[in-house]
Amino acid sequence: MESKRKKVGLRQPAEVDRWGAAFEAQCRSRGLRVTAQRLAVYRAVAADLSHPTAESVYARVRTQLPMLSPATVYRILESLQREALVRRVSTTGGGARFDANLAPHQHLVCRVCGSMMDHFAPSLAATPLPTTPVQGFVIEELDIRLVGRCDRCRGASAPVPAR
Amino acid sequence: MESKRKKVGLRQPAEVDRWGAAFEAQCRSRGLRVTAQRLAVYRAVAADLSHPTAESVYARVRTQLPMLSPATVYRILESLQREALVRRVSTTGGGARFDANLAPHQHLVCRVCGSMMDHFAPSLAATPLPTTPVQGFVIEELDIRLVGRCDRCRGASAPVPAR
DNA sequence: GTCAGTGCAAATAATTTGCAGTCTT
DNA sequence: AAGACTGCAAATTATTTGCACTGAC
Repeated sequence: MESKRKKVGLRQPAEVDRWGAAFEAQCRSRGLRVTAQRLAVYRAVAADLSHPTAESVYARVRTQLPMLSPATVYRILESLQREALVRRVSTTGGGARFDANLAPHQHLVCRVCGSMMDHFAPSLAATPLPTTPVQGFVIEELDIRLVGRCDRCRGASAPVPAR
Repeated sequence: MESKRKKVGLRQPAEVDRWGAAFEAQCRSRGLRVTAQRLAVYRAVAADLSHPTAESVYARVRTQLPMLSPATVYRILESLQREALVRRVSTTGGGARFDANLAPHQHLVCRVCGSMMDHFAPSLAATPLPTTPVQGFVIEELDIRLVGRCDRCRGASAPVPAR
């Protein structure tokens, strides 16, 4: 029974629909045009809990829009990022990864296989942002990665790839 | 008087010397060969407080070792990283960046110009790592970025580049 | 002497850009 | 109709790899 496999790492379709609708509304209210490509790219990011790279977003959207070009995906991702409709998550090397979840949260990152998953640590989420405007720096947001090893990479000897 | 300019973002030479010596000792004790290239690359990372990219390490080392090839820099950085003698720091896109400071600390990241600087927040540094082995995940280290705007980018309208 | 480490050039990835045509508003 | 958005192809940027040679131990 492999039927459930594909479901791992996917957000509930109903929720993706809701997010997609909100996305459309946001675009219109900001004067951004809602094209099939934009919506599909946004939904692809929103649907994928694994924090996809531009590459994998492209692969996924392509199944619905075969004409789509990589350049368009990059352009859309950049514009969505600029509008704060998706967020670019931090990584150590490897391609950029994206996240449609705008709520403050952290990421569990496996240093062996590079997989990322969302994590909500009350203690960390509640961390006081506006500590002290240190060194002339205005802190606006906290980006926290919890680096370690996932279930399957527990015994891996080589912590090489990082990500 | 521009003489002090170059000093900005550089670690004290004396300290770099100390770090370099420790590095050499570490290499030998682990059976890694100490070549001029390796030492120079390590020292370049250690000297640069701005968390240089492979590219800028290359540029810097090249002034001393003109024969050096980019491939070698990448190979050395990868091996140092594998040996945990330098750390690859997380970024959102753009090239990989490195840090020779292995002590737990955070990074202040300017979302406009991309500059990074070290930061030590007692409260964050003391964050309890081994919270709960969530979701089969073993957390080994905390990677925290404090994203905002640096002194000079305070008034910048376009938070585009990220990094 | 041995083999990790290096230079060089070519191969891959990852991302961006110019330009002409298309589709949302 | 206006111009934001897209496709395509070419250009950049970032990083890796194959191979023969050299230098650290």
